[in-house]
Formats: sequence, C-alpha cells, structure tokens
Amino acid sequence: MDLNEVGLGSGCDENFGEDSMSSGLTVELPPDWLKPMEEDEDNGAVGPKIPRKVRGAKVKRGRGRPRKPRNGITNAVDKWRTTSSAAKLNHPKKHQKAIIQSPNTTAQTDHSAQESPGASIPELKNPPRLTRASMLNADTSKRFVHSPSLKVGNVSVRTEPGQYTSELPLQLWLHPSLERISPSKIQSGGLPNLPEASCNGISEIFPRISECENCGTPFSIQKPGDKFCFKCRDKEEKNPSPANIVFKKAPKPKLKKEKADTAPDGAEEDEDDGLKKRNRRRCGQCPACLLDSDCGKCDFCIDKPKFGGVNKKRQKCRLRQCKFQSKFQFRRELIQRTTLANGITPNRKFKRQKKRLKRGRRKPWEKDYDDEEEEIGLSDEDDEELSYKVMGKKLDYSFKEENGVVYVEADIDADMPSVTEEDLYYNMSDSQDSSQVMDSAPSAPNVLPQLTDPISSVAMVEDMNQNGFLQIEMVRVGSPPTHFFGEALNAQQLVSGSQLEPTPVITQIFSLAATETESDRDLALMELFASLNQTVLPAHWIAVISRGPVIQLLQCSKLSNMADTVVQIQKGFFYQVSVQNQPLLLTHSIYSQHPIYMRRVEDVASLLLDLEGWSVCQGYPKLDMCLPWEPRMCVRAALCDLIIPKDQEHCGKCSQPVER
DNA sequence: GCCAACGTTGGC
DNA sequence: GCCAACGTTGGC
Ligand SMILES: [Zn+2]
Ligand SMILES: [Zn+2]
Repeated sequence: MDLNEVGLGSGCDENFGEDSMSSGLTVELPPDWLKPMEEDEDNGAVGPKIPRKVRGAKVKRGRGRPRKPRNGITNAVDKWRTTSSAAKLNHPKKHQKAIIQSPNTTAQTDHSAQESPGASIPELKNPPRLTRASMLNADTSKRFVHSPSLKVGNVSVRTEPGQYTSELPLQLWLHPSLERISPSKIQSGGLPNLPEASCNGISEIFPRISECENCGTPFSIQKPGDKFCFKCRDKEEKNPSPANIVFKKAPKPKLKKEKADTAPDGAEEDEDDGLKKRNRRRCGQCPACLLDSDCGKCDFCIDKPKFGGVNKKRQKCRLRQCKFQSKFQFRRELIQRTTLANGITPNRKFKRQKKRLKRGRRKPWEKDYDDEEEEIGLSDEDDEELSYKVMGKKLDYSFKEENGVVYVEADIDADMPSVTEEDLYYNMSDSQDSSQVMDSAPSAPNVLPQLTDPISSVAMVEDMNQNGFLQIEMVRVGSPPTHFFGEALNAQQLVSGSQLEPTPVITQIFSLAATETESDRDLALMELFASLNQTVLPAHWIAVISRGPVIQLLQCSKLSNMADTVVQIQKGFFYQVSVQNQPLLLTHSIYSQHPIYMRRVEDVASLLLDLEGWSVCQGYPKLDMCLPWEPRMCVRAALCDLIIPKDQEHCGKCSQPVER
C-alpha cells in the first residue's frame, strides 16, 4: 500500500496538463516541498561497524524492509497553495497551456437529483475526464454495504468486489464480525490484496483497525475477513481451519511457539511468507507508519550510523514504530515526548529503562559501553525517575498554545497501576479535557462548547441517520481515524468509556518552544489530527490523514454545498482549500478571513463553518460540448473563484467567460 | 523472560 | 553493494 496515493479529490488533474487521465484514477501526492528533505547522495558509505561522526542526517523514504509499492499511475502535480496556486500566478505560461488543454469542465451538479436513490448516473461520453464531480459527489448509495445490524464502531473503507472504479466513493464496510465472508468470494470477487492494491488509495486513508477476536489486541486489517491480530493469525495458520469454515470460534489457541513446525512448501507460500514477514511490523496506516522521517533523537536513531551511532540496535526510529505491530511500540515514545518537552537533551532520553550490568553478546574485547553512558553524564537515578513517571502511570497529554509557545499538558494519574503499552496508547487521548464538541448546526463559529455529555454524540449519530445521510455519517463525524488515538468509537463505548470518569488534574506543563525538527512537525500535525478527531467537526466534515502526513478534511454529505471541497493541512499547518481537486487561488477572500496556519482545532472548525456559508461555482454551460442527449456540461473560467457566496450561481469570471 | 547485540535479507 | 530494519540468540 502506498499512502502517497491517497487521493481525496476525484479524478481530474487536467489543469495541470500532465496526467493522461486515462485511468481516471486519482493520485495525489503530498507536495515535495512538504516532504522531508531529500539527500541525494550518500557520501561514501562507511562500514557499519565503524562508529563515525554524524554525516548529515539522511532522510530516505525507501527503506529496507517494508516495501512501499509503487504503481505506474501518474502523479498529480503539486496543487498546493505555495506551489500550484503560486505557480498559476507566477508561471502564466504553464498555466495557460493547461487551460487550453483542458478547461475546467464540470458536470452540472444537481445534488437533489443525485440524491434520489434510484437516480442513475447517465452514461457520459468521456465521463472521468470531463466531469469534475468528485467521488464525494458521486452516487455512492448503491455501493454501500448495508447491514441490518450496523455497528457504529469498527468502520473502515473498502471497495466492494468488482467495484474498482475511477470514482470511488467513500465506502464503508462493516467489520467482518457482522458479515460472513467466504474466502472464495473474496478471492474471486476481485478484492486484490487490500490494502496493498487499492485503486485510488481512498481506502488507505481510513485505518482498518479492528480488535483481534482472539486476544482483543487492536490490529490492522490486512485483508477483508481478517479477524485476528498478527500473532493469532500466525497461530491460526499453523493450525489452519478447514477451508470452508471461515469464522470458526477459535478455541483459545494454545499459543505455544512451535519451532519445528510444518515446513512451508511451495514458492507461493514462501513469497507470501516473505511479504508477510516484511510487513509484520508495520500496519502502514497508523500515524507512526505514516511518518517519513527519523526523529534523530531516540535511542534507535542515535544508534544509526547516519546519526553518528554505532549500529548496534539496528531498529527503526521510535516514532516510526508501528502503533499496532511493532514490538517496540510506544512506551519509549512517550518518554521521548515528555523528555523532549522537558528540554532534556535527547541523548539522555532513552538510556536504559532497566539497569543492566552487562549486555548480551558483547565481545570480550570490545569496549565497555557503560563508560559511554558516563560520558554522557547520565545518572541512573535521573533515568529511572524519568521513566517511571511516564511508564508507571497513566499519561494523557495534549498540546496547548499560549503566547506563541506550545505546551504539552500531561495528565498523570497517580492511581493508575502500571499499564501496558497498549493501555498507554489507548489512554493517550482519553482525556476529554481537550475534547470539544461543535454542534452540528453551523453557529457560533469561534466558540467550542466543552463536551459534556457523550450522549450528544450519539444523538447526533441518530439525527444524521434520520436525515437520510449515508452510512458513513452514522459514524460519529471524525471518528474513522481515531482508532489510532484510542477514542471510543461506538455508542456504548462513548457512554461507558473513560469520559464518564473525571480525568485527573493537569500536573505538568512542558515547553516545546525550542528547536522544531521535521519530526516535531510531523507530530504536531498528528496532534492536531488527534484533536480534530476528538472534536465533532461542523456537520459532516471528517478529518482523515494520509502520508506526508497531510490532514484532509472532507465534507461527507452530498447535500452540503461543500461536498466537493477538501481542506488539506500540511506539516507546518499550511492549509489549502480545493474544490474538485482544484486549489483556490491564494487571492481568494476566504484565505484573508482566516489565519494562515491552521494550528488549532478552533481555526479549522471556524474555517469549515465559514466554508459552509459558501457554495461552489457552477461554471457556465459549454454548449458545444453537449449533444442534446448528453447531460449538460459546464466549464469554469480559468481563474474561477471556485467558491462563491451562497446566493450566486457562478463567480464573476464564469459569468463573463473570456473563452469563446 | 528480557533485551542488547548482531546476522541477515529485502529493497533499492 | 549498500542500507534499513527485521528476527534471532546468548547473557543475564
Ligand atoms: Zn527516532
Ligand atoms: Zn502502523
């Protein structure tokens, strides 16, 4: 799976003239300027055994083990504010060319017509190219998997068998526990290797995380029907159930490791095995897996030759350890964050959690590396205390900003007995102090009432159901990605979960003002994402995150004027509004009414609310392109405003089109 | 049983 | 051939 391919807008990149559009697939890469700096050459590799000084930290994305599959799909050109929009202004030539090649063509959008369930989409002569109707606008209703027993949680996205089309709607599938899926059906149904082979990448956005039916551990669903976490799957495979029985009530598998097990036979299995092994430690979907850059500060990073380390540990950066499948997950990450925030130098952070006199496998002739520790000046007492604070107790935290200084507020529950790493992880965002609810009614743009009653979320869910929205809207808005952040997902959890328990006092505030690294920026964005998912955003907006990382805010309701609108927030909190995949010009007045950076949930919410007050320019009819029996097509002027006041039908440029 | 160390290997 | 980072293992 390649999250680079997450494409939220639908289809058309013709404005940038580089996409052949043959497939109609949407491939939207995060802009290069947002990626970690690439170092193009490797100043002579040095043997791993030789400690060396830091050779500028190289950030390289194609790392060894996990394969990051590519495909031949043409990448969309940057459409980001600072690049594309600016490019439009700065490079009129290129832009002009694009316009000539492909004017912004748009189908006359008629939401009400599309909304009617029976309405079929007329066959267009060259639909993907000419219609800019986004996937969010497409008639998706038929593709949803309906189930009488809808469970609010455990929702993920997938395409139905045989439904790999260019305009993929947001689709949901119910957790397999609710649906019987036979393996043959899956295989013949053309659901190739989800998540690896997803056509437009939309399914990558939503984590397919579920709970292992055997051990309850959260895990990433690798393919439809997965019910067990990696471990249990392994065991299951070693004692496979008869082919036709799919959901056998697994008798608590004896989880004894059987060493000399059945020898794998067949190259196919080997390959499969290899692939499985490669991906064993990464789900590819969690925030950690989405991170591209090493922090350079954790113990594993410090150990890396590129950071001047001696390459003894040879592990992936702590921050990049998968939230679900890594064996090094989380505990130390928390330590790092805390200590980072605390201003303690990175070198001190990850020294032993446990005092060990000697370490395994050291060759007798090697230097005693314990000395090294003394060089650094770390006393064990320091170390243990630091670790204890974080590890032994529940820790919630949230970012706050005040006078330009960013703080981490950590809630530490002293009564909490020692918790597992998973617990820590899942408790991370349990603190509802930072959780805010916006009423779905677009009012009071800048006031975010505190979440008081979890029921309100439930009520909202029901509301939306009654209003006839799509299934996705029956999920609490903003919830899909929150699997990662441990937010309670279904109604029951909302009621019975930690929200009802008063969260302890904020006991520590750490300043983060100092140097901001690439990974800090990643984390800050993740943090915003987490906050967004603890917030009920304005009606039917959801936040998803994709590789980069990039936060994307989508309006899920086709009834909204903003159904085709996506707000994307990048590292550094730059944001961009685009309509049907086309970025608004920087000069658009909506930008002047909001902060340049979407740092805070409030800013985002306010922007979304504001957007709801606008509508999308419908362009002007392109008569010559339409044969009488074809649907009426509209095009937009080159410099179309895209978003216009609600009472207008098209923007100034489209009402007096220059072309023709 | 834990984990530092390191052999190993997929991906490039 | 190099590198990232996985799985394994011996010392504790
Ligand atoms: Zn790191
Ligand atoms: Zn992951």
